[in-house]
Amino acid sequence: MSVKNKSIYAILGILNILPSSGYDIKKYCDNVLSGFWNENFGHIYPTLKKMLADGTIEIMSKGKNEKKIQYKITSRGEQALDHWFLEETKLQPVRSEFMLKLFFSSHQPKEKVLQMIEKYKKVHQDKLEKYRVMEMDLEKGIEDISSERAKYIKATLRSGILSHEATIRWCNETIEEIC
Amino acid sequence: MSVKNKSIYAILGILNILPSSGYDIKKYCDNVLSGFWNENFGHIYPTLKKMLADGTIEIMSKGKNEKKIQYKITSRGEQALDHWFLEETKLQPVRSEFMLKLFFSSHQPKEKVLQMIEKYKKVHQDKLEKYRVMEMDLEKGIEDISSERAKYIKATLRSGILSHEATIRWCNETIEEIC
DNA sequence: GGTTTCATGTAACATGTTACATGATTCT
DNA sequence: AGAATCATGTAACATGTTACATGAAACC
Repeated sequence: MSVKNKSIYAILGILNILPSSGYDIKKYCDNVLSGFWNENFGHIYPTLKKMLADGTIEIMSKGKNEKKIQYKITSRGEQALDHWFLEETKLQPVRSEFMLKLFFSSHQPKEKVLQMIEKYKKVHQDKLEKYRVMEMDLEKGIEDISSERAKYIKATLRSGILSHEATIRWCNETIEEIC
Repeated sequence: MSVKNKSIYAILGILNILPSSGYDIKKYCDNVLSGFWNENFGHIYPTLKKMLADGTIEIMSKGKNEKKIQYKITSRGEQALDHWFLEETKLQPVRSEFMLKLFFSSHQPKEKVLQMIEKYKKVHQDKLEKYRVMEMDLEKGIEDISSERAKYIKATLRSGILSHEATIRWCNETIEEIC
């Protein structure tokens, strides 16, 4: 099994909650994990095939009217998932094109730079807004989820909120500095 | 020219400050840009060749005792750089393996999760410490750099500081919540 | 009847990382 | 003399993204 393809763990984690199709997995990534994880079809489908071959997932027998292919986690997959939790988590190298631009922008007209920062701020304000909505939705729907799971979901949401708030503060501070 | 390879702009930005060799560029990335950008040799050298072919950089005539190949930016490279500043900056999709683990960790023993967060906190504290040192170094060495450049360098440092501080606050909050 | 969403997949392309190879120079 | 750093580069591998192809079903 590949050493670095972390997508398999995202998929195992999702299937560990609920058997799903490739399409469902993509939706889950887009709707729920989007703050810290992303996948695309061109990656999901080949990965599912690999995982089938590895025996970490298997195809569920379809009902009569079922058209989609649903996968579920195997006990081998559960083991792989458990093992992953104990592994060290390395931070992936950061790459912020925005910061790269800013770093090199001393020859650019000040207004352009300020515009760029304002835009960046707007993007983060919008994301923050979405996180806040998600946090409220979680509070509302909390009965449907075990309190243990809710705790961890909330923690990832809080992470997004604190990080976007910090970014917005940085934008304000930096706009001041540059003016 | 490739649409997405942003490394060329990192390289152009560096050469726009000072003609450098591939090795110098790598060092600059490691020492100065590391908070928001990274490059490796396996990427830099082929990219330099491509850029030579594109005409955005050129080889400087070597002095007698010079062994390293120094590149400098051409006027075409300057244009490419200027053009890049006006382009829209898209945020790159996030991928945090740490958050992915946390999200799925409701079946894991609480102590393991807490340990994982403590470790994460430690990593960010260490990085924060480094940023603070870099900030002080910048204050000290500020005469060597134009005040315009210093402003932008400082802004990127502040971004690292605020973001690590936010992460540490999140760790403390989350440790409380989980206990 | 037309648009959107569901659903699966491949091929081409682009990007990024690691390991290896080589040899000079500088430091201890 | 040996270790560390300087310096350039390639090959293999791994990963990730986009565009394309196809067709059914649900919605308006």
